[in-house]
Amino acid sequence: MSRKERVVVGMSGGVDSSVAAWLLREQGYEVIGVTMQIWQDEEEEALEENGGCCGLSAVEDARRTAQLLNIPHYVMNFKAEFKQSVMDYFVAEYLAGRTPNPCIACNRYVKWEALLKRSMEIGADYIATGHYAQILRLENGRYSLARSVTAAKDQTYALYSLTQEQLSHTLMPVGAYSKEEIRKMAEQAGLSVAKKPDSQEICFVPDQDYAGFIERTTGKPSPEGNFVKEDGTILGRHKGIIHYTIGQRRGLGLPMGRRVVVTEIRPETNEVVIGEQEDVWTDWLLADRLNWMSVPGLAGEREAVAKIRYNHTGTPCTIWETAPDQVRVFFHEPVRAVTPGQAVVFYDGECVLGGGTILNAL
RNA sequence: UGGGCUAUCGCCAAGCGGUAAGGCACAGGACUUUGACUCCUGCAUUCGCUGGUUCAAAUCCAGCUAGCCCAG
Repeated sequence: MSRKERVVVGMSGGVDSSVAAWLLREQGYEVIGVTMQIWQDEEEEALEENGGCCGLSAVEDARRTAQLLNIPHYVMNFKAEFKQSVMDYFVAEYLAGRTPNPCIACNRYVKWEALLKRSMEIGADYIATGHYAQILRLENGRYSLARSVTAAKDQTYALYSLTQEQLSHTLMPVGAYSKEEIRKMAEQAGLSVAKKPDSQEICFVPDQDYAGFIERTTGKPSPEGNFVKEDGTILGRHKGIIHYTIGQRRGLGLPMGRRVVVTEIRPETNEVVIGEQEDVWTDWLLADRLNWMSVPGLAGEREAVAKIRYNHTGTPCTIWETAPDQVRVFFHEPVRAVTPGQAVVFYDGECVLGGGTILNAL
């Protein structure tokens, strides 16, 4: 008789990962709960009140849940990895005039590189998370992610960078349910976190002042500069390029009489370009740092649906490989605010085809 | 120091005797495991100042102040 398969569940202390642990235990796995310590200290943690994916009384809630489920629970320190791969990357990207997605970096480097590696070291067969996505084994033998059964709560976008190796050792049990069902299960299982609010915002910036976080990290304020029109005409002063992103219209302080938006960020000259709403719609983009999921690679041209940000329903497009590790994308409908630094994720039906990092709009 | 014009919320701007539109900006909230976007709500008891006419004025009159334009 073969032993139970061992799975390490990344327990954030939230509803989703708690139910994931519960589901896996019900399914007969040997479950080990692990809470990753990534950015906060235990003491600071005690001061936090709200729920979150990556912190905020995480350890305590996770420990309580593990106790209730009667599974072992460990805290693993990933602060170094998180600082380097997520926080430092986040700061560097903003300083370079791009807009990072820290959740994607965290998933890739911390959750699936560091946590998976350490889990394997303690004899686990899989790691599991509370993500709303479903792992599939396709007919071509490859693994891919399919959107969660709840279209409204789909997290595949933030997981496009997972490799075949990582996917083959990953379980996402909550992807088969809707958020409502998950909460109901949490309640039925008697989990105290059943009603914990969904996480949001950037976990390591609890006060939501990400620009302030960057300035505290670098130790110096982001230099002010000019808001300019495409032709260079000066329109006013900005608070520092880290405060802006493509398509942004609020917080500009420019009483232009109409809604104007950021169309470009020029780190070389420390300028923020302002344009009209329509200027920010495009139908071409260039992306690199690709990861293919449902296919081994892009052979020539292909049709897909692409999401250019987490909250984007997706737009039909055509993709071409224009250079090694680089694709050009044509959208069949214009998309708003293609932003360098954000990810573009391609879908083939319900499956993640692959994705990459947006270089720029064309 | 002759003539003309204009002064309404931070910016722009309706109003033309009947008791202060709107846009932008801004603030708060909703949404959201990124930044944004989007949506909702709020935002001048007061109209450069001082008097006057009128039942009633931001709206008419006078003076003052400020800015602009033309002429010198």
